[in-house]
Amino acid sequence: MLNNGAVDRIFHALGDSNRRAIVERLSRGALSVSALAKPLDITLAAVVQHLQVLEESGLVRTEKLGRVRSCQLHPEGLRVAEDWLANRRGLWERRFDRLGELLDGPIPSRRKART
Amino acid sequence: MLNNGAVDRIFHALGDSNRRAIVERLSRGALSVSALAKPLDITLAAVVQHLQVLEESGLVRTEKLGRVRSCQLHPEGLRVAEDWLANRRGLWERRFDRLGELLDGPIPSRRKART
DNA sequence: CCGATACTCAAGTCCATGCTTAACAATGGT
DNA sequence: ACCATTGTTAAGCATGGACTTGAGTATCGG
Repeated sequence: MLNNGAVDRIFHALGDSNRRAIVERLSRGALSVSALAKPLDITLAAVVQHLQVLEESGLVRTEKLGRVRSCQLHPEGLRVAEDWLANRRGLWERRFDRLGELLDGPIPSRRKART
Repeated sequence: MLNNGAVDRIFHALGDSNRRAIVERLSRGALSVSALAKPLDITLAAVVQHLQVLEESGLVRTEKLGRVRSCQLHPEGLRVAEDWLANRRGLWERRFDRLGELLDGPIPSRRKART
């Protein structure tokens, strides 16, 4: 819960399908709040709340011009998630360097005094 | 909620920090359920529940040998998430092909009779 | 100035879900 | 045979979070 913070917020944000739908639309280009709301069969207010989450996570940037709030994807946010995933997969591919840890306990051929 | 299904389950699974912690540990190599539980300050039962979610999402594969269940990362699951993110970013980078849609409504210089 | 548009904010509802406890099953070691 | 280890399952709780309603603010067009 009180994790890395950035990664936490981003994956939490992406964990909701409506928020992912918003990200999908925004990857096509900037949109206003009400434009985002139209295809979503939830209230404008709900969309605003999702946008708050997305903005706090760094996935989306918004700017208000007059009475319309323009929402843009902020791709560096996506980058954080991509990097996390790539790191996991990278470690997994190099996992043979660390063989012999099926259990986390001591391995018969190695003495390890710990606590 | 009843979305693409695969993508939905995967991002939902990754939305929880304990589950991400499990994925992180598993990227280092296979582990048993109780080995996974140890550093997590939640109950074994809770870990089992997380593993169910992870397995149903396709991120993790498990196999039971004797009384120990060995859990492995299933990297194709990660791939689905990576692909989704890469697609969003790809579209974003090519977004200038579709300029002129700040609002989804008509743009002053264009007549568009709609409903 | 008036009405319509485009949000904003605060409360409150309600369901999903993360977690615990507890009882149980199966396997392994001695 | 006995007990410890490892996991499974069900039940219930409790918090979070997605969503709505409703009332309010600010901006735009005429």
